Amino acid sequence: MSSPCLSSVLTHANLTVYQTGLMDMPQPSTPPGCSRTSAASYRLSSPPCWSEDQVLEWLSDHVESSRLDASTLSLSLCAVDGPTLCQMKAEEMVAGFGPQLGPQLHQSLQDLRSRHEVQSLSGPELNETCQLLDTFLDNLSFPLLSTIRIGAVEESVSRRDFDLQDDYDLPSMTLEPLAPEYLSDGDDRSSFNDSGSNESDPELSCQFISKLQIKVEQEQTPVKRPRGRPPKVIQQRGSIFSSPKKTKHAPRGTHLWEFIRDILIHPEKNQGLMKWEDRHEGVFKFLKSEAVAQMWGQKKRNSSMTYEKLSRAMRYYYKRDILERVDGRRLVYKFGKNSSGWKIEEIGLHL
DNA sequence: CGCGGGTTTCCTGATT
DNA sequence: GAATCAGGAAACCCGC
Repeated sequence: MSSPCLSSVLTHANLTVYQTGLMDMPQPSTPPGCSRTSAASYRLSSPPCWSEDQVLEWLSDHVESSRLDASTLSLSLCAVDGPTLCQMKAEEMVAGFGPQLGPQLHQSLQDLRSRHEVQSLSGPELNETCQLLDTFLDNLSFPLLSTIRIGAVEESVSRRDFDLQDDYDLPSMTLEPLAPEYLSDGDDRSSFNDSGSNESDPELSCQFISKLQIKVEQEQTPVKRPRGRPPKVIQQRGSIFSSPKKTKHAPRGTHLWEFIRDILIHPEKNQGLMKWEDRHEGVFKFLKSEAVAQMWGQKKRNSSMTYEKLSRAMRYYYKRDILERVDGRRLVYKFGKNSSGWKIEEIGLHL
């Protein structure tokens, strides 16, 4: 991938943040001990591991989310690597990036650093789910959310699926914010908006990819049918079987129960989605079942995921003792003896 | 290429 | 009546 230059920072705000289906691009090598880079790769690495390019990506995201005029940024400040950036004090950032962006950047840096410290305790999967949560939570506060009509979202999701069959066009790869209907099965919505950063999911965003690269990947991808049993009703606008890009393969090591677990063990992020009923027994409850299903669908790049389907997959876990039945209680499940990584003593955190 | 694991999708019927 | 649960069946993708 080409390196993001300052012009990327300047123009990035005009591009759509959420783009799907581009996750397996070849990546440059990374410093020893750091995560593999990818689109918006800085999220996968701890800030002290960032290269100059990754610092630029990070800056780019914040410039965009702040809607600032990036032309006011100092070139020299943008051309630093992660270790240098981490040595900067809050005052230096304010001086360098201004009173608005400076504190925001400093806070973001601290958040990312502490997050990676937690992730080193909890494993790489959590990293992925955290970022999905971030994306999800950011979508909830998306400025256009209030303008979306429920019916329009469904139509736009459907349209996106079919757009993917055609030539990739960045604007057509926009991931629309979730419909308010998915948030209405619980109570408070305000608790969702606690995410200070406007980060997008690295799985779902690819901010510096050229159309050329996209075309190359498209040509290399064989024709695939959608996962699972085909829907009874054939899609109206052309057969999905003719789509070369309708792939829904699960990323390796990503299982539903792990996804659920990772939401649960991040209480500061999952507020309102799920909650522990009995933390020590591993009993938990879906508060916003459709929202969680939508998140799972986002992760699997399956816009038609519902709680009904997700719950079927959950029920299969009973046989494997990954989950245990909780009789008589709706939306309540319990981790079984073949699940792991959710116990307080396992993750080493007091949640 | 076949197989098994892990879903995804659809469905019917029961329960809340 | 709607939402959810339960679980069978079929289909699919992926890794081995």
